Amino acid sequence: MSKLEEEYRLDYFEENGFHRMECPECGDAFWTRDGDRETCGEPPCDSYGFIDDPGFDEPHTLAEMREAFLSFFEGQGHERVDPYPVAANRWRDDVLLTQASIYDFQPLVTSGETPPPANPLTVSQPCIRMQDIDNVGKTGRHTMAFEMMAHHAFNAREGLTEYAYEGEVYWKEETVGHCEQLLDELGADLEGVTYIEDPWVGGGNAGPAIEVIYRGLELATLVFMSLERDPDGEYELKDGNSYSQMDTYVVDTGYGLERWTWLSQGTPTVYEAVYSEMIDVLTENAGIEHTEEEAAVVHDAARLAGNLDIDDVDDVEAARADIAEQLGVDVGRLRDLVEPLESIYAIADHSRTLAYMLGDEIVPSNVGTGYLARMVLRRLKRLADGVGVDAPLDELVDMQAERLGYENRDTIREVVRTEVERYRETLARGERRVQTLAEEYARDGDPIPADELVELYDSHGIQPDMVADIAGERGVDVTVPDNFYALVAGRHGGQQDEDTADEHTERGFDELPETDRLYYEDQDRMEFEAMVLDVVEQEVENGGKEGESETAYDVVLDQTMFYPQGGGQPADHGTLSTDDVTANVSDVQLVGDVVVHRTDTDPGTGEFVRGAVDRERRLRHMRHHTATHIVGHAARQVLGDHIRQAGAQKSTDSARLDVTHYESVDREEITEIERRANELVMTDEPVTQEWLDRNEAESRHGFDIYQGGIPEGEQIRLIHAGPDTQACGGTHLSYTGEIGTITLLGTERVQDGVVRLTYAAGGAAVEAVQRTEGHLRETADVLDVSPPDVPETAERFFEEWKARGKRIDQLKEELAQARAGGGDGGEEIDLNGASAVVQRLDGDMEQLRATANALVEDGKVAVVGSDTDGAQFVVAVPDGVAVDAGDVVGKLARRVGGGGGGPPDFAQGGGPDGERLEDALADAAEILREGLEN
RNA sequence: GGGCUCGUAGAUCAGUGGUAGAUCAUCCCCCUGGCACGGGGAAGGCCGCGGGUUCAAAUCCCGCCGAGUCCA
Repeated sequence: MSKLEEEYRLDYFEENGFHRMECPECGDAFWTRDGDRETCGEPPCDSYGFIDDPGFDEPHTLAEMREAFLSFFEGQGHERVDPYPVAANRWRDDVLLTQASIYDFQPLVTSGETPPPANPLTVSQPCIRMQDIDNVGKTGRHTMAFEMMAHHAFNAREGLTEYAYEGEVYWKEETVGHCEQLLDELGADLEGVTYIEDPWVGGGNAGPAIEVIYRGLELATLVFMSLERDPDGEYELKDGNSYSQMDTYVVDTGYGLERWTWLSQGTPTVYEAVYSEMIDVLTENAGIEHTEEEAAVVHDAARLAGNLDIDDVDDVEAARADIAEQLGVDVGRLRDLVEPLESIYAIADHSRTLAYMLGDEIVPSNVGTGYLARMVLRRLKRLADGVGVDAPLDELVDMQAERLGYENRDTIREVVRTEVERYRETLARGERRVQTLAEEYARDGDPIPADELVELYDSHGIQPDMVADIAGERGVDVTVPDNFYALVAGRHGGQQDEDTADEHTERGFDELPETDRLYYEDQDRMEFEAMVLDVVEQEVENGGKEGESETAYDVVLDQTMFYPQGGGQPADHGTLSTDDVTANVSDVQLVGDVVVHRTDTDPGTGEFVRGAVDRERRLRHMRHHTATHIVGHAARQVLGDHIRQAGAQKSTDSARLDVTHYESVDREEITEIERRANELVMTDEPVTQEWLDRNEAESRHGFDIYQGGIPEGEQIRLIHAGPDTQACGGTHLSYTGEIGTITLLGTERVQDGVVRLTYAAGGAAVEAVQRTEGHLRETADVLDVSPPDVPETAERFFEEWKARGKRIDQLKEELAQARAGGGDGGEEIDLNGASAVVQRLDGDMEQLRATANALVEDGKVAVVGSDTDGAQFVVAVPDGVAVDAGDVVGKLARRVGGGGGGPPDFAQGGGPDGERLEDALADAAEILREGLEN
């Protein structure tokens, strides 16, 4: 710790007469201009000092405060950059949502691989923290959606040139200086500001950090990211690990826009500062009215709560009684006054969260960010219903979307409406389910047990309190166990399996020079010459026979035309030839910067080879790849801007593109996508590639270029296919016309929120159409009609087939009646007054049943047997005759090597030995009499 | 990506190895001056698809397709 303490001894503090103090309450070390100050300034050591007494000169709205911040830092030499989407998984795969401004620059910029879009820069980054979802509305200061205003500077140690930025922009002194100056300009009393030493640790990195506190409110955190995990490191931090200095060091600040706005207005809660218009609308809609006295109670309660150390909902509940006592009101009355407002606050915040999510084109689904969006929406719906807000949710979300300046508001509303409807259906389904379950338990007078509750929630999404409501109406008890969610979690098994680390066999290609990739220079050429730099012999498992292996060779060249597998495009095949040997290339992979060709023959290290790529295969891949961009573009036009690639795969025969969409694609839309895609083929647009600086590409074309993933490096390759632009490493045609034609083969919903489009291009399209036509023609031949008549004929045949089935059933019934009545060959036996008929008739089970039933109707015991594909029996007994049909069938069936059974009045059975049927039937009379005696 | 649940008449659902059912909706008849209700009757099923086990599968097992839900 002592080493890190040094990190906070800034010249800035020294020069401006700061004192380093230790808070007697919490023990934290902090810096202040006020030599008489004792406590650190943060609750619970101090309390809010800005409610009803704003901390800045002027009240600011969110927009005003954001602008004040950004323009201040522009004035300090920072470049203003546009915020990134809240869907962080659009540029990184380790997180779902953006939770801090630094997320924008991880991991490539902070590690020094990629330059930042500007240096230094300032940004106000929308963030969503789902972990605060329970606190929203209740604690007075937590919001799930917020903007983190920030300024960042990316530094690298002097003289190091291997990073994408070089030297120091600024570090701790300037950072603290900027903060003070900003506070000063807004009218804060600098004597009242404290800077708490609070080292930061997270995600393998760490560094000294300072919390900036003013009037009890944490306004900013200034993080100086400069350490990385290192077992031999000299710094030991609060997580118990050791850390050492990094080559890059980054100023990572976070200023909470909502808190600054709140402080400037001095409202009792942050929500009233941030969502004031919406709160007005909602309270009116829900019909919440307060007398002056009630309003005063609410106001004072919020102010008092602000003085407490409230970190989550539990604290709020605990504090409620205290606050009620201080205000001299009944705790129940206070709760009745405050709880509806808490819901209103939460509704406003949930609406804004959804506006960010849907505005940034997250599509609700059962996976990933889509699932989070769905959760927020359902919670919003419950909150609104609970407090009596009857405004359509899409209007509430739209209010926020409008304020946040989103342009895709129509889609947002459509998505919300679709989701609300879907939720309504889920609830209706759940309600029915709980009702039947409740009635079941009501019969026995039992309460609904906990495992049923867990099942209802886990498999059907029904909240326990909803179960309690519905069951309560039927007088059925429900006790929700305290550890309910733990029980749910328990069902999901223990630890998730460690992902089996891709054993990338280090084949030692690292020391080889980067392969010159010719396929980018001329995507039409398929032949080239190259020198063999290295050949590694590999033993490869023979796919055909177990245990057998073959020798293969991994060939590295100085340059190549062969395209390695990547971006959903399979590897090229072809040959590498010397004067002596020809090696077949069956696979091509990119290992680091080196292209590795898998061959069946060793061409010889140091040899010159002529390479020839399988032209037809490559062309088919290229057609499908360019077609993929075209189809994606057409899908976006037809379905909406939220369409994003969720995966793609090309082959020689077809290609598929998974896109995000909130409902299934109907026939009409498919036809329209196909039409537009082919239009782009017919207009023969040029397809061009362009290498651009990453930041420039992003600023010119937006994040939508990253449809197929985020490429590494400073320069990225853009493919312009007509109106469509994407970052892409694949090989493409020169003109869209070369695709020839695109035919959509089908769509399927691959998961909730993701639709798969399958299509074929060029020759593959022609083949696909020919195949389908072949199916149609064959069908037409079978039906003996011409293709246009197939649908009508098929329908007619199907109807006729069903009608005939019914007619046959009817006839069988009649036949059974006739047989039973006519006594054609049936042997009649007397059973102490009752009579039995033993009859053989070779029909199916249905006929046996019908005949037996007919006999029973005449008051006779029926034993009927048949030999069609094995022996079968049916035994039926009328009421009042003491014969057990199951028993009789069992005995008969054993005689033909099988078994059987059933209820006492009707049983069936059979066995494989059909030739012994007659013997068995001959024994039937005896068996029946035996049964009667018992 | 993983777990769980569900696919049966137009709709909602029973049916856990032995003759496919209920309620609502539909159609016909009765009751009524007419309507609501009520009463009687009829029609409506590749029990999601494909394999397997069994004398016998809506039912058990496997695979696929579809819907839903929880978790990361």
